[in-house]
Amino acid sequence: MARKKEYKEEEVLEKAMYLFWQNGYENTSMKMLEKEMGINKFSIYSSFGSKHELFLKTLKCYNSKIKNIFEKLKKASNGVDDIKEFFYDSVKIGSQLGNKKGCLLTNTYNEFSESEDVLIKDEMNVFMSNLKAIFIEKLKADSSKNEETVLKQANFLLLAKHGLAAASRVNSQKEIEDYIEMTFNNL
Amino acid sequence: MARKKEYKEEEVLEKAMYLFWQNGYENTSMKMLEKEMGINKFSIYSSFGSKHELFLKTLKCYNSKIKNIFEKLKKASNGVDDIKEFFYDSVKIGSQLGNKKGCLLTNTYNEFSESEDVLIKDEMNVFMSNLKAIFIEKLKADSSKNEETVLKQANFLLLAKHGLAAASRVNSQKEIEDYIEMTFNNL
DNA sequence: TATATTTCTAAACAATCGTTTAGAAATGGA
DNA sequence: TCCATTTCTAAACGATTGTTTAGAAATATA
Repeated sequence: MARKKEYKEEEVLEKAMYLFWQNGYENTSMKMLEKEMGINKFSIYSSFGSKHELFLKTLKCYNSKIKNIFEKLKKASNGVDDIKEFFYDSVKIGSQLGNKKGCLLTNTYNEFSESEDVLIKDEMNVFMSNLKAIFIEKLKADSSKNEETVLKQANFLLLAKHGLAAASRVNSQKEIEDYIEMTFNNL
Repeated sequence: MARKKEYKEEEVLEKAMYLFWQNGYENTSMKMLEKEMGINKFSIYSSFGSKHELFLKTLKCYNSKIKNIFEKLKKASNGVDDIKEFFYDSVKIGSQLGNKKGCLLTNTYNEFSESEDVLIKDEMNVFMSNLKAIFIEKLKADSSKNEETVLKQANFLLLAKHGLAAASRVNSQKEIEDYIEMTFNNL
């Protein structure tokens, strides 16, 4: 009936994700996307609509990539130790997936912190509040902690996780390990 | 002899600093700078050379603004407690100087982490290694800590400071206070 | 007051941004 | 083999980027 697509949308979407992960949204141009994805602008637009829609789809792609470490954390049953394991997994996943640093979602959260982009910010807030809920659940496993302590520590861990993701873009693996170990020293 | 300048370079430089602080380097355009600084492009270029040079000068301007909290930290003599005070001062200075969030230098460090810009990166590395040296000196005040512990804790604090600056752009004051308190709980 | 010098306004510069479009190339059913 | 349909290439779109420039306005000195 008609000509065939010469690429798979899932594959080129993944390549776009890596590029956004490395450079952020604004510092990734359509020209760079053409080169990295291996298709031209027409194909990008016909497959993904716009740069903005493409970016949102790479965020969802990223979410599916990290889904398993979230599932692992949810299923585990060793309280705070599981959260610590999750911190290590979060750092590791960057080097597993294309040797990228930091977390695409956290990078995006930072880049868009002063923006008015509701679609992006919603995506970020859902991610953060989900993570906080999981932290709270894991912390409650220790019945010696009262409600206030749990909430305080959950806030602490959320900010620590955010900070770690930001800092891990420029710090060595040794520094990151030291940081995680000391973060969980007194929880 | 000739016409007079209708603005003071120090004053408009400060305004440029606030704009870069809020939006970052790439997301601040010459048009925005014209509006915020209250002078037009010709004047910006004749006074500061280029957008890039202007940015470097705003970084130096920022350095001079935060100099006093560094001096305070250096002069103090209560070891780790002084570092904690420094963390609080670092967060506070944002709301004192034009109600901006985070740290201009840390924001820049993050924005340029994947960049090849040597001038900017040098500026950042000097800042970070200075801060680390001060942390080490303060930690050594506690003679019970051995060399390895001091270095480990200094790395931890440097990363925590970096993370805090990044996270403080999106977190509430309460969350930030909780974070600082817990960070220093076991040092 | 006239002149030399500097700063101002405002337009234009080339390059790049994200996006669109015209037309050639490829495909599969009739 | 022909044709309808889709994907491809490649150029162009208007808007914006950082930067430069021509000329008017202002000033201090002679």
